[in-house]
Amino acid sequence: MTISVVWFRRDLRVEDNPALAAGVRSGKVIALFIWAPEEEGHYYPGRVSRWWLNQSLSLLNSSLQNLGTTLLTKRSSDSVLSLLHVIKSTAATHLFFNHLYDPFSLVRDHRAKEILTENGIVVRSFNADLLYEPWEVVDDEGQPFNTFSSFWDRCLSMPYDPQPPQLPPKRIISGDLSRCPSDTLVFENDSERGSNALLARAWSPGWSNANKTLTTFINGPLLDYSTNRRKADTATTSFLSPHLHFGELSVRKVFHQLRTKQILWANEGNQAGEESVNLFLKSIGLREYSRYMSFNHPYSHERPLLGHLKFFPWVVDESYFKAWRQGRTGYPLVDAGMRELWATGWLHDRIRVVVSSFFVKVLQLPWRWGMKYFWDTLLDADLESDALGWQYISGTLPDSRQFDRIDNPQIDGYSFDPNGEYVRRWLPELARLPTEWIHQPWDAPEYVLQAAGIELGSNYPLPIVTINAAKSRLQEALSHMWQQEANSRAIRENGTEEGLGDSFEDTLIAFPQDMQMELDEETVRNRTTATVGHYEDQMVPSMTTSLLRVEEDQEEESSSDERNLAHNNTRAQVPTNNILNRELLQEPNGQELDQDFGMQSVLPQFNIQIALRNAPAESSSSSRSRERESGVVPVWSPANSSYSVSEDNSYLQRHPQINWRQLSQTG
DNA sequence: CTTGGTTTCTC
DNA sequence: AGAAACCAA
Repeated sequence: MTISVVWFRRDLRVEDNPALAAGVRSGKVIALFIWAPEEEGHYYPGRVSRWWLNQSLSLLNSSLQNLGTTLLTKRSSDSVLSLLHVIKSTAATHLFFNHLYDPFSLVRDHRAKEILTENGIVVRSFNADLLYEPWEVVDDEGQPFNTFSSFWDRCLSMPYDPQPPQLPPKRIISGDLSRCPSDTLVFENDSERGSNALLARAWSPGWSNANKTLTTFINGPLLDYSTNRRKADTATTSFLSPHLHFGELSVRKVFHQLRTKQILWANEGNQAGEESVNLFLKSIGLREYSRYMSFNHPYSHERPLLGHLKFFPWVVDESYFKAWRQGRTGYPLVDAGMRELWATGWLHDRIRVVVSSFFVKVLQLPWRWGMKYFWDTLLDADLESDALGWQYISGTLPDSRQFDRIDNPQIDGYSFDPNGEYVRRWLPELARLPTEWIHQPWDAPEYVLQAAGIELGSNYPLPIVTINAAKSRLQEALSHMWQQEANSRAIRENGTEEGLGDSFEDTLIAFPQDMQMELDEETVRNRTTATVGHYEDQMVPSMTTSLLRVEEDQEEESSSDERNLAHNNTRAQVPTNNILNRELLQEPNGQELDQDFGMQSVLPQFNIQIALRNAPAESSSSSRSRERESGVVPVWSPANSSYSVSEDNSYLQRHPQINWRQLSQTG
């Protein structure tokens, strides 16, 4: 009887899991999860994300146990080596897994496939994460789309529907685990435990809870999604994103259930409901598109898709950054959002746009810093989605927001939070300010402020940058950017100095010190228990006390958690990622893994070749479904021609000229 | 039907 | 910010 390893990653479910189904079909199954976060480079998962993963894994394990096997867990610094080890010690001959599309996984999974195949293992991989694989959705010339709406239009009009979701297996025959013990995985340290305990009050990870959440949403808030989705102060979103991130829920199942509901509403002539489904599907589509982008442009988490931004003179000011993180910018909507993020690991989509737009356009901080902070703090932190979002905000996609556009948090405040309830919930110091002034306290008459107990600059800050100042600074920055761009082009056209000194890597701005994960052991050891796992400056005021009071309080951070909870405050600390043990960055043979993996030039340079495209021409429509089943996987080849300026240009040439022209005119 | 002034939406 | 959709005469 064939023994196969089913490698679980971000597909933590038993239902509609093609890799698991394949394993069950072929015989005995070893269900495996490998924890190798160092492989993610700078993107070591944040505290709340690790908490979720931990919960989700134990629920997956109990599901697997009900079906007849158990989840084998391994701690590793090299997934591929661990796979080999597990395969050998369990006498497995097959490996099945589901595709991931983030840059780290693309490289790792390709390597896994190569090495294991060399070792005589049968490796097959599947689509479990998307409605359509990225290489299935192309334009009439076979090229990938460069705008979301063209991409999504095509998805919705594909000649074949997304695969219908599969039922979970009835029974799993377990492989022999006796010669391959599990490692105990540690996802939290002592200082994180207290804060993590709070998360369980608000969130229930796991695939069966994901299904419940979906049902609740479809039968409830979905109907009014089209009208309510823009309100920041009420919970009208699906709350599915963390479930989807970890693959606890199949998007195809979501898709089919939504479609079913939509048909039902259409038959009833319920137009609002129909429209709501379209809009919600669109947000599912954005998730699809983020994978699509990442697959087609694997550097999009660190490089602007439109290259001009590499000349943007970012304001490298850590005090701005700190004010933003702490929710002390002086703009109530921004600050409320940042406090909510800090406290709960969650943020309404609209507010994500507000705070990130403020970050890039008003503060003009490097967008990768903001993205990294989201990564560290969001419960649904997702590299592809976050990269797409930040590039959209930064104006570096063909269809993103204009560069020179500045959103005004005051105006957004009155449209997303017209009654100021959201602001009052997260900024208790402004709780007594009348709605008229709630989004512009700096304009309020002195007596109003006094009556509300507000002293601007003392218990609530004045705006750290005025919108007008930001506008003119942005104009200057943009003309500087165009100037530099022109200079650079001139140099390049003059020939000889080609490529000299202007490779993108040189212009990457390092993350601030307190975001770095590569702390040397000395630093880690010298940190007291109280500070390990904290951004030290991130002691955001408690919801129940004034700013001043909390600043005195910050030492007893964790002990005050329960008290805060009693006041309906799910505040928690934001994780850092400094727990990395330096040794884990070493390969077993002593060769040091590059610490800058993913950050600097070291990220493997590859060209994408789509296997499907290279496949023999016999792949006619009759074989199509089999191809999709068998999981045609992109072939990655290390290339000497990196993702370079020239490739950047070809990207520009291909996409519709709209934005590029506008941008050029700006300068 | 136009017309001009709103509101809404942008991934 | 600017286009598109909407709406009140």
